[in-house]
Amino acid sequence: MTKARARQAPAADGDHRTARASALDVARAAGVSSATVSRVLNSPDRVDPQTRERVLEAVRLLRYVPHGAARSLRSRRSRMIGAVVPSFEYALYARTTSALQRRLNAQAYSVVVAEHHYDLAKEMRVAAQLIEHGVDAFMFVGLDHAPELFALLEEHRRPYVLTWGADPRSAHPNIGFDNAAATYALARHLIALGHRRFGLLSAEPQYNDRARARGAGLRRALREAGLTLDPRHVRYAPISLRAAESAMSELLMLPDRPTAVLGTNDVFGVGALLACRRLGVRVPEDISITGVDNTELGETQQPGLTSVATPIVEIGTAAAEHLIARLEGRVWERCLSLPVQLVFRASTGPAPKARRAMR
Amino acid sequence: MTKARARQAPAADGDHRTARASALDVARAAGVSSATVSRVLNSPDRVDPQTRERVLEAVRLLRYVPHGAARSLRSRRSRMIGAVVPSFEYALYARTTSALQRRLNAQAYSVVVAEHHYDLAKEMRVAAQLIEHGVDAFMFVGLDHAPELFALLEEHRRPYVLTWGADPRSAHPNIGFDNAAATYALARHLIALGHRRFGLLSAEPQYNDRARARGAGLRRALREAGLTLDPRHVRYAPISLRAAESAMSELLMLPDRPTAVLGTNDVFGVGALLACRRLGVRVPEDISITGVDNTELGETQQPGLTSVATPIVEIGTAAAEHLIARLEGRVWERCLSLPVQLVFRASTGPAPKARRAMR
DNA sequence: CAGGTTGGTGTAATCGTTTACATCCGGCAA
DNA sequence: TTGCCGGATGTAAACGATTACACCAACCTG
Repeated sequence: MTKARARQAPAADGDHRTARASALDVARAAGVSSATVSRVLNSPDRVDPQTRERVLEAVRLLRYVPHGAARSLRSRRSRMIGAVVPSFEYALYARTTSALQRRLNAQAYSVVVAEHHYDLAKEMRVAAQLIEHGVDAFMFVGLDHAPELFALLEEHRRPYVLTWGADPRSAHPNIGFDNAAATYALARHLIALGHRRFGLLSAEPQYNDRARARGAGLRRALREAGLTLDPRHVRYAPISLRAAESAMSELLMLPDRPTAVLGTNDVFGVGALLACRRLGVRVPEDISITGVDNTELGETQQPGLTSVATPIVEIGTAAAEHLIARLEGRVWERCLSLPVQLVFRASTGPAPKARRAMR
Repeated sequence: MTKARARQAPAADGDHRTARASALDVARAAGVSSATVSRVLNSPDRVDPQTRERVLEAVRLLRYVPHGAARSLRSRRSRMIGAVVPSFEYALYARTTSALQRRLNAQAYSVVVAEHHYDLAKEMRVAAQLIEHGVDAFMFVGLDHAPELFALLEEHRRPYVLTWGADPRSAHPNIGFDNAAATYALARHLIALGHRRFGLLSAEPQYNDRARARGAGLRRALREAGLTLDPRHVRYAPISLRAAESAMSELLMLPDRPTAVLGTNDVFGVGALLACRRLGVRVPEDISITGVDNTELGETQQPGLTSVATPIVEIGTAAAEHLIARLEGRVWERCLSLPVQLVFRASTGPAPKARRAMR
């Protein structure tokens, strides 16, 4: 009498216990021990080719799928990576995550996602949840995070990489680009076009270092040119077309309104275009407008939005490679700064006064 | 002499073994057994309130985080859900996934994502990978999938829900909306405006039932009106502005070009607008154009793109609730059809001839 | 030919929970 | 008093892999 393993009947629908084949079943079928099965799967060159084939045949036959939890428990690796982003609503982070995912998938890693919606406490909570779910490493967006987050990661020895910003002096590994340099370059260009009064439409800077750096780039360019940014010409708003449009409308109502307005991303830039369109302000004749990120949204407007192409996809791929390297114990770079590229379109032009002078 | 557990030093960076507190450590600190610790965490009302408090205090003190893999191994539940989408590049699926994620996170579930880029074989592979990683249930996009996929899910007893389509007659649980009805309504509207020659810009229909259904809706409306869709007026292309624009350019070159063109989503609609803009075709005077999904991309064009608002976010939320209900053994609906809404903007108007007649 | 090395495989301990079952204890009814 | 019951807790056996270690045979080497 063979001792059949007694299993309970499935209870709830989600209770996916099943007579699924285990490594032991495969081992028996192939006439080897479970250790050999494991070796075939994890370090094939350590087992005899003949045996290997027998085992692989049994794997196919039984449609064996290793049990990830058991594997993680013993090997202390889950082959899951956590991607913590502000939000998937703003398409860019989704695209970076997509690139990350694609690169990791090729190495049999899976990606677990979480959003924090610009809430540092929430970020802590989701990171803790992901650690509990066992992710091996993390990708975060932005350079600024709660000290407690880093403490948590440290305590649990989870490698991580910060993205969408590049700072060689940061204590934390990071991959991205120089946000300040991007808007600095845009501002220089506008100054050269004769603009003197600037406006800034920005995401809430408190928990958003990208927005902060982009604002700082503008301010630096102005300072170097002996100009200043009038606080009344600065508006902070949520990242949405509606909010950007209404913030821009306020700027346009001012008696000495700016002749050039930088949005800290394309949503602000396009929102600004919409406000101008609605209020009959001509772009670029009356006012120049720029964004950052070079999205299709800005590209397809009339006039097309001048912007900065950011390495959205490259960041995700590089982050994946960084984490894989670390998880495999290979060497890795502490900071990677990718290039950006200014994309000039019709939303920018000479300042109104300069325009007159140029005629 | 206490028998201290000997631990090896960390090897690779990713080897996150650590003197992390275990349930046993918590148990000792609270003067109870590990079973009680588990009970406190999983069914708190089965333990004495005093004991419970002592345990929770110990949990806090030791910063105890349960080990997900061990938990999954024993309890046969991972509290992870797989979200398999065609692509995150097209922002809509990212937003549905975001909604799914948000709803699931509230119940301590995490979401593991995967893309298949409209490749059924790839979809099988990623689903298998997710099963191996232990997800409890799945969300897929679209109603059509490989039979082998369903067999795999069946074999491993994983609940799943199909989204972005609604069909009460489908053998598989689904949550979405009636794709055919959406374009049917658009077409009826255009027919009423006097249009007789229609064009269709569609995503590759082979592995994309949404695109197929949307095309079918148009054809049905035409059939009912005694009209036909000239095959030369149908163009299939990848989902990208460039591809859509060039496909539309081809249509515009035809001698008897259509007076109304439906895009199966807003990317095609906007691509069509771009082509018209470039070739000097006036919208809507010379040609009417529509999209589907009501994205900001279409909304902000000039003219604004007539479209159909689809329940992007509601689908994600409903899918999450469906899966939670099943995993908890509660009752659930086999099909949920959510409403869509036509959004008329300036990209549609009377057909050129009708227009003349109306003067 | 003794002794060492190497490559292939099996044995069994182990990872950190959950959970079936046993135990204990106080209260209550007969 | 006895017996039973039920609530709270402890004991220990899983869950299904990985992996340290032991073992064996075959092959080298001096």
